Amino acid sequence: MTSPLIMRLRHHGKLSDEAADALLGCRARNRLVEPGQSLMQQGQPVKSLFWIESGWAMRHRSLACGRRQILNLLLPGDTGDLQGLVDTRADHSVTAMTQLMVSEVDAPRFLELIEGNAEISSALLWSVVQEEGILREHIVRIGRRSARIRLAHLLLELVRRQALGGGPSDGRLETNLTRDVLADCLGLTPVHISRTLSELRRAGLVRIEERGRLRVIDIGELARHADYDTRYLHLQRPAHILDQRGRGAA
Amino acid sequence: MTSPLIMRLRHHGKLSDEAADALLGCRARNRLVEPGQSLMQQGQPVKSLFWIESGWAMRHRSLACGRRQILNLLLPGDTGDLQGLVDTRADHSVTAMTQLMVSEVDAPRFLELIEGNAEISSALLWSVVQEEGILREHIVRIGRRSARIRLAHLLLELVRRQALGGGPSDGRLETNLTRDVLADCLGLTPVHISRTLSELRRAGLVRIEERGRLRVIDIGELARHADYDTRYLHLQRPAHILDQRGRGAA
DNA sequence: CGCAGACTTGAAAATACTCAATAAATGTGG
DNA sequence: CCACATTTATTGAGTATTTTCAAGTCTGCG
Repeated sequence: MTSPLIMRLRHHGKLSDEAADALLGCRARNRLVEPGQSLMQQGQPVKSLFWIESGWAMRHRSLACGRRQILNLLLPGDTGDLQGLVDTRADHSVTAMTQLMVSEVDAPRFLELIEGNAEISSALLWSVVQEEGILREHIVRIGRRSARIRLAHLLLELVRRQALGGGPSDGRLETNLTRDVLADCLGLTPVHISRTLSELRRAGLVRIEERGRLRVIDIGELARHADYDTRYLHLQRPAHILDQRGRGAA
Repeated sequence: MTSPLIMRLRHHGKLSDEAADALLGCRARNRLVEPGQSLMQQGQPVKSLFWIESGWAMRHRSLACGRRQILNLLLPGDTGDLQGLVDTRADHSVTAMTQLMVSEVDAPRFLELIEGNAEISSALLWSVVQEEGILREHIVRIGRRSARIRLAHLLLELVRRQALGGGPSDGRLETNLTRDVLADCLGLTPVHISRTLSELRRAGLVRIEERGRLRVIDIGELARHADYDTRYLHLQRPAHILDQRGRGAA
């Protein structure tokens, strides 16, 4: 079974087996993390880099006034924080939302790999570039969209990302997203999320299944409703660009 | 005189003269761009990569409903869009706010460098990682801060980034930021920006100088007012991490 | 001088927030 | 398996922030 990190990196382009092995070779150990536990904490030095093998986590930032903003949800294949490797203290926290299996990485070895192996550093570069795309999408969502479309948009993104990491692609979300989490993602209050979600439910776009799991009933329908660009996150490097560089498709 | 791109990359760590030369060697030509002109357009194929030598630009996204969200302002040393190199169509536009001097890059050659030279791809990786930090900050700003603090925060960031690129560091902003631009950055309306800016002016935190240029009167004072972490964007790779890897400081 | 673009200000309306009370779901120990 | 405690979700009413619309002002520039 392939690690979701390798799946992710290969989604952007070619990655040789040797490079993949070298990356996986940095794994110091696998660790099980319980929901609510933090993998890194804002203001603390970053001790280790990790990536997620299974489960969901969140990257979030707490403000002096007590409020919290979730910057991004982390799904299998997402890496903890590269910035932590070059900065002294974390500017945000990462906390497990479900039980998590993470691979912890030997940082010096990892840095050496990055600086010495162009195949690996460029693969990571493209991966970070995609992550940037996710953040940009989030900015647009929060900055210029109504509560209703924000929520629809986020759900669509999560459904898609879950599928990219090998999860179900039928509209189910495998995690119980509380109103508080959704609110802190979208810059709204839990109360307003509750109301907005009810609207989407009454409109027949979304359903709540056992154990509070959300399900998008018809992805295409919701996408139309939410002005959602279905090309988003379809970031395979297209063949004509690979050709330009004289290499075959991945 | 060093190119601001090289300055930027060296801010994160060591970059040999050979690597810098190789990067600069990709320059196909320098181009002067007039304010309002676009360097890339949402939905169009991305023809070329560029980076900014001088002037300000904005990265923005237009929505079906006619609204616009500015994702980030681009200052000297910022690169156009790496994602454009791997994706078929731009998911956002880049437009000049002032007169701009940009270096256009020979894309295939640049890609070859990235994939073949670990020093360059890792330098770009760290640079993109920092850019991600800017986007995260922006998400927090838009998601969880009041109009007043949003605005103060953005101004502080711009003052700082301007200084990092070699511009003045005394609180002056060398560009005329219209209310519309600020509004589309911060997810507010121009009208509300106008009111909020008046508040900051009445509080003696900000001033408007000749030709509509903004000036932060006392950076420390505004930072305190705005819950602004002054460690933000101080992303030199700290010595102890460099040591860990057995290399000297940059 | 007069025009065009950007800015300011006021009043009414919309969106989202707060507070508070109730209901539902989840987990725990007996 | 049930009763209880705890957490999470829903709903209502009043409030705050921001938006919208519209009219008026300022400024640079030909």
